[in-house]
Amino acid sequence: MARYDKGHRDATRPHIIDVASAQFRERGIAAVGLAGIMSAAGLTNGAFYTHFESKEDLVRAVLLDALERREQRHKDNLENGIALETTIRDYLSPRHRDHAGTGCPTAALASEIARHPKTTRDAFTAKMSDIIALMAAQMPDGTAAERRRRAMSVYATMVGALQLSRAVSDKQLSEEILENAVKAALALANGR
Amino acid sequence: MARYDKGHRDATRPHIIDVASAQFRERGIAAVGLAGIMSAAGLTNGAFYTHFESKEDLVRAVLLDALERREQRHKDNLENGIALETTIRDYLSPRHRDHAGTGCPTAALASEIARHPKTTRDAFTAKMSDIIALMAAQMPDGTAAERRRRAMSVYATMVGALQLSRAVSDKQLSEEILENAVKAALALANGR
DNA sequence: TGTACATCAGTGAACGCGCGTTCACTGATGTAC
DNA sequence: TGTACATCAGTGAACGCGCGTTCACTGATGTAC
Repeated sequence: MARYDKGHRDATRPHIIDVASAQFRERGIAAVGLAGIMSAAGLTNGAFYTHFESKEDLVRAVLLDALERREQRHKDNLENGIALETTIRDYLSPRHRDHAGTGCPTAALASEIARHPKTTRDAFTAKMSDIIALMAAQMPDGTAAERRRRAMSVYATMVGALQLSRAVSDKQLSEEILENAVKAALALANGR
Repeated sequence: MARYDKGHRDATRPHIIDVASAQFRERGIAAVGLAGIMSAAGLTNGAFYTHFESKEDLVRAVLLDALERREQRHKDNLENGIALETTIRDYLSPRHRDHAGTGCPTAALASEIARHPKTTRDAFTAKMSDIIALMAAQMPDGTAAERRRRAMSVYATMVGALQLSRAVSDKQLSEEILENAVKAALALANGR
């Protein structure tokens, strides 16, 4: 039993969240067990409940954390003047498709989130709204309402296309889906 | 033990598929157990293996069946001259959002399918390709290649938007997502 | 300064439960003589 | 036509296993006197 400097506890919780976050996105929330998460985090079963109330509590924490990181990335892109086109191309890339564990939590988990309790969907909804607002800010010209509308559609297209590209077993079809979605997302972003 | 007229067996397999199909789309494949499916089908545990080799075998059968029904619906729409706009509006409706059990299997299960074995993803891919081809046939003007491209993007947008509308806990935001996606899908279908 | 004690993040075994899968058995039907 | 037997879709108990959760316990550290 190695032992616990000051602030050790403060580091453990985010560590568990990181491990769980990757596993959930890779294999799905329902398919991942707490014992596997804890042993991958270098801990034992029982320690879980000194950091979280329940698995559902962990799910909420993971969603908030993962979406906040996504949000931060959008903020950085906006501040550094990175083009919307780059954001879209990165999202709809083979690299993103092949690394779900570090990728967009919405694309990986949206259909599962829909089946979770309201508190969990509330957490998801709040952060997703923030991301849509940031994407709206990246949209070229138009009124605020128009930009928001376009941001939503672009987001839906990206999420849907990434999922289809992952589900399909034909590599060529998968790439075709991504490439067409890039064009479609750009067209929607530009207002036609 | 009520007993088994001729052809009884032939009716049992599709019955199990129907029950499983609804449960999978409503609650997710991983979250649904075989015992629950069998008892909802009015049978006991053990009978499952006289009809299917394994749960994964059932998953394949369910996907093939559910996607074939979707495909048939697209065919009917095409033959009866039902407008693409109607197809899109039906797909992106509150009614479809609120009835996942009888709705599009792609929207309900795509992210889970991505984590299943190749044989399962092959079955999905084949049927999804057929559906895209049928949607391409419904696209207004343009070359075959252009119509195919647009069909893919429209499909991705519809799948993504339906999932987001289901995941979000804010009714108003959910409706906003659907309405904007209708506009976006129509714009993409019309080639701008 | 040295000893006694409280703290608390962690251990690890155990809880009841439902999972996918197996298998010996049942009993109504269809077939053979 | 009546009896003996094969067929086979189904029953239901049991298998080992991993799930989420609980809990008595550990032992290094910080604090009090």
